[in-house]
Amino acid sequence: MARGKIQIKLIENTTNRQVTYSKRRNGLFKKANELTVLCDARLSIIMLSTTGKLHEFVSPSTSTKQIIDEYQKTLGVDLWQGHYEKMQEKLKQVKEVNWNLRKKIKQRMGECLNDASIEDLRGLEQEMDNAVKLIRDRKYRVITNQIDTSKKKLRNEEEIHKNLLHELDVLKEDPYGLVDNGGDYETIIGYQNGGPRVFALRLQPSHPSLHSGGGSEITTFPLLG
Amino acid sequence: MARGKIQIKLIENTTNRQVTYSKRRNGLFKKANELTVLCDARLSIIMLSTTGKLHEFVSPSTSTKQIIDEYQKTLGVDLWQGHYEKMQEKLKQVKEVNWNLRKKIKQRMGECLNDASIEDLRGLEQEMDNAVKLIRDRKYRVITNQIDTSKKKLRNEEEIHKNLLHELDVLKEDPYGLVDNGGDYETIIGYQNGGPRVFALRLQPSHPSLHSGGGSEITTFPLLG
DNA sequence: AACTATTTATAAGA
DNA sequence: TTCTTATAAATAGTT
Repeated sequence: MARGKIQIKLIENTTNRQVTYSKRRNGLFKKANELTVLCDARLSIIMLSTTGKLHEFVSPSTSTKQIIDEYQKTLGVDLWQGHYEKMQEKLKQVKEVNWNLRKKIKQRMGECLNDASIEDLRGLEQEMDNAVKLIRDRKYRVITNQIDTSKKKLRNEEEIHKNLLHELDVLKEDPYGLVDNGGDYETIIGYQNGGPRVFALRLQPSHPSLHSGGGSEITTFPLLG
Repeated sequence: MARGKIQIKLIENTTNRQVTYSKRRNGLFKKANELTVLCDARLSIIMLSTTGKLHEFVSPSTSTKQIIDEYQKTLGVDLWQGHYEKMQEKLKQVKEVNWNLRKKIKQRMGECLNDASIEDLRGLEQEMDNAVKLIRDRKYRVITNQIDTSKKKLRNEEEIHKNLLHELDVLKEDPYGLVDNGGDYETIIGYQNGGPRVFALRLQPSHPSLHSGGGSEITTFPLLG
């Protein structure tokens, strides 16, 4: 538009065309920038040349993605639909399966039975009966196990208790420990899970019968020799 | 750029700004179009004004989507990645819900009970019992309805049969139709919804009873008590 | 890339 | 919004 008017049609000369492309691209981007500043507008320009080059302008303070997002929102279109249709389809399917599963559960809770045929109802009843049996079985087994465990614990406690009573008797009859406990100690030690208590019981400093004790382990204690 | 130079900065006056926006937008689009033609380039311009309006230019022979697709391909970016990830997250969630629902159903069929506590089992049993009751109720109601319908049908057929027998008696006593049938015909036609079946029955006089074939519905009668 | 004659865009006013 | 028009800006062809 200087040194002669030109027709707006493809510039045949390649070099000329590329030069013009470059010049006008700069002009366009300059105008775009001015528009951005003057009018507080946001704009995105994407240019693709025939040579495969890409040039882009975006108003500062925004991004191409933001503008495209807003573009879609404003026009109510989804340019990516194609890319995501498959996924959306799958999501839809899974949701539907989900819905059916919920319905099944409801039916198994006695709801949503209006569209069930008599055959459906018969089958459902049968299944439910079987299932209740299985659940009762399971419950029974769980309870049985709990009782078993409980029983064992109880027996254990009883034994400990009995042994303690016995121990007490021995102490009452023989307050100075003159009588051999006949190995009962070991049982008690076993239940006590460790020796601290043994020390407590045995290491009475002025105990007269320290050496008469039947416990071989105890007599070999270097400390006590 | 005429009648005085302007500073490239926000135009404070709103009206003025909008006028300028409009004028320069046209100018920009005109330039864009010229560039498209002169240099065989493809370009997309998206403009968003502060007033929320959107204006767009695309070179003829292409579309905004195409340009954006090429933009992404050229730059090796995926502007939709975020969307994609969100969707995948959602799919995952729905699948998980799905899985939980399946587990619930299995438990209600007596399977997958290994990790159910005694409380779970008690609750489940209770729910199942209630549900079975509801299903039985429903079944009972459906059967009752069917029997009701069946009864009505049966009564209807019996009446038709009775009337036909009566008619046969009349014909036997008066083979030439000298006696008036007393309007019974109309009743028969009324029940039959038209004549064809009447003819069919008449043409097979040797069958003792057509109604004995419909046994299945009738055998359910005793259930009613 | 720089120059510049000329065309084009546009700011301000109507 | 549109038209007008003086003037600024862009740019085609040249160097």
